Amino acid sequence: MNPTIKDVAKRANVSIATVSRVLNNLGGYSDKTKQKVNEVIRELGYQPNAIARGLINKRTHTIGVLFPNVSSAFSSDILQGVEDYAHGRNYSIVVCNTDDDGKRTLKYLQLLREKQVDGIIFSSSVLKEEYYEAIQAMNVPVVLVSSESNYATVPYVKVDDCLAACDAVEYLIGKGHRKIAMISGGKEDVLAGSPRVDGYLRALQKHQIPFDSRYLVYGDFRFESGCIQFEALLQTVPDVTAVFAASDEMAIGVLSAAYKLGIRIPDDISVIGFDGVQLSNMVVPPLTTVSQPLQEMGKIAAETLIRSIETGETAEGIIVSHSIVERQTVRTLT
Amino acid sequence: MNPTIKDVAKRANVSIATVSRVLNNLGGYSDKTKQKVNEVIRELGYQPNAIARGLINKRTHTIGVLFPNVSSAFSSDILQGVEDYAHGRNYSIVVCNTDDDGKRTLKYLQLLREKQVDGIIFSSSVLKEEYYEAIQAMNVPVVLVSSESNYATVPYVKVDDCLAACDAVEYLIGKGHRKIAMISGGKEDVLAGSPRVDGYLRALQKHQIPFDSRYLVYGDFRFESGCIQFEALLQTVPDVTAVFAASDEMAIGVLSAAYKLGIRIPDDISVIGFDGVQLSNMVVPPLTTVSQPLQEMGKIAAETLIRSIETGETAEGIIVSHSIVERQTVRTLT
DNA sequence: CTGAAAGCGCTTACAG
DNA sequence: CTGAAAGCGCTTACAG
Repeated sequence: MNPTIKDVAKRANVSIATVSRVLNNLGGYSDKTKQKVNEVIRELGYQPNAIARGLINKRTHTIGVLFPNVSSAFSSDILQGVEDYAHGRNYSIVVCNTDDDGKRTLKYLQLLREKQVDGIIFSSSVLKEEYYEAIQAMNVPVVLVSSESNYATVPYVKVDDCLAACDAVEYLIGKGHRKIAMISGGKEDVLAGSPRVDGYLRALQKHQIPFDSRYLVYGDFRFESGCIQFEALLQTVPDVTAVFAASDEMAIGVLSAAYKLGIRIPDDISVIGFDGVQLSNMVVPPLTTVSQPLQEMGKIAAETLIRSIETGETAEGIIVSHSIVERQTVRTLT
Repeated sequence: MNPTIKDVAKRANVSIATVSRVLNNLGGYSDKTKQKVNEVIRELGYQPNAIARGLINKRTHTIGVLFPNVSSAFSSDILQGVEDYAHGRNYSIVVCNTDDDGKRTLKYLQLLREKQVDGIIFSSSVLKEEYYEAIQAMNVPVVLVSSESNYATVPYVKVDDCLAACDAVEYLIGKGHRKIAMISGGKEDVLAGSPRVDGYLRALQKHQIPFDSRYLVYGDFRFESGCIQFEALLQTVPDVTAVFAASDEMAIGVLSAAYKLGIRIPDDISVIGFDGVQLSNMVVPPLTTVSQPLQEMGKIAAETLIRSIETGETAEGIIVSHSIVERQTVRTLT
């Protein structure tokens, strides 16, 4: 077995209390003792047991992070930001893939509670009441990323989806487009669905472009739905000149479908995405998009959460700023 | 504070030993006692403390997973496979992003040791001797994914890189190509670098195509290097008709660079990638590639590791099979 | 400067 | 069928 603090104490001829003190730099021992103890620690290759420590301190230095889909480009980017910051602060991350499923989420929350995580980051999903209650029962802070909730006390890190969508559409309008379609995410999605539709509507209104419901279709943020909805759009409103997709993945679906159909982007139709995942820069043609600083958001979430854990203060919601990344899928209409 | 086993015991008028028994379904109590205890557990919303449990059982039901780059499409896919299987078996995953950096990796290994993880999955990186020693010292099983090592005892899950590369190149040859370039990964990379180059060489040799070193260039598996190396290739060997990239990301870089240069894929030049990440199906044109079953590999790794943890047996290495996914970036030369 | 002892929340022989 | 007690590997008053 691995050596314990007892082994170190015995070998160094001191008490375990003393070993613990030098381990934690608490002071209250002679230099000689310290030397001796450290020497033995090295000899034995001793490492403190964080589990035992956690039992006493009631701190595990572990954070649970829940994603609807860890392997999506979107989640990956956030995860990287979270992980990197947390690691710098000596916290570990346990990842949970909820599949956006209620039962699964609840099971994870229970698991995280049993494992005594110090806090929770909840990403890209609606914080249902039952989740909220479960987290309340755990008695640990939570922060939402790319999400928001009605429970006033839950801090979040997100962009202003309505404004960002409005900017995207105004960008298109600025380039001379009027026949602008939108491929939204889920119709019922109050997070990234309806707010972005509102932004679309607001932009049209601002520029006196009448809204025609045939130009608004619904996907589910994923690639395939982008392909499908774009084709549908082409049937119903063939005169469309630009498409605003509520996610990069769907925008990439549009690119893919267009390629298959022999439609040239941006020559025939312009496309703007939403998210700014790393991928958006790799596709052909490079995608113009409204970028969220995903990695940064992950970092801020981790930062906020850890502060909350360590000070006990509850944090505020934070709106981070989006930006339009101009690449090559939007053409100026003349 | 959250209720403990003591609170339950007191309220149910039994000893904590009894509560523990019903908690763990150990038998040795009357039905009436069981009812009562379960009732109190529900009333109090009691959840056992996995930390306390772990201290005794010396099992944390936690697995550490190390990736050089969590947010890459490649790692994401593996992670998803690992997470999903592990969750089904009631294990949690703590993710570590090593940046392929020695110090960082070692620090993580130490952290995982302190946190008493039950096992380790080490992905897509060379298991350096110092890592191996650190893991040995932890006294837990490890399995490598998309990696391999000289230490005979370390199980792995991977494809046969040499064979897969050979198949890719033979596929190109079968389509009539002779002027086949390869963009390899790192020159020094013994995992996914040299074995794939060997496969390339073997395929040429099998078909009596003389090897010309100008057709072999080196990237680093990432997107940008694909762009750069493709442009370089065009300078030195403009007569090239097909490119084999040792990763999908680099292949996508080729697509991107080709688009910029006005070169049509596959009309002017054919491209085949390696990995089969989800992304390869989203790009334009859809990428033909040698696919590794990444998610499946993650699953197998988790399965192997957990078996090893629970039985104490050391596992064997496993070669999984690759397959060529034909899409639209390779054209038949006539 | 140092150690004995209590305790964190559990599990597990042991005894009855 | 049930409970008292020891113990997992630590930390932290408390006493000296």
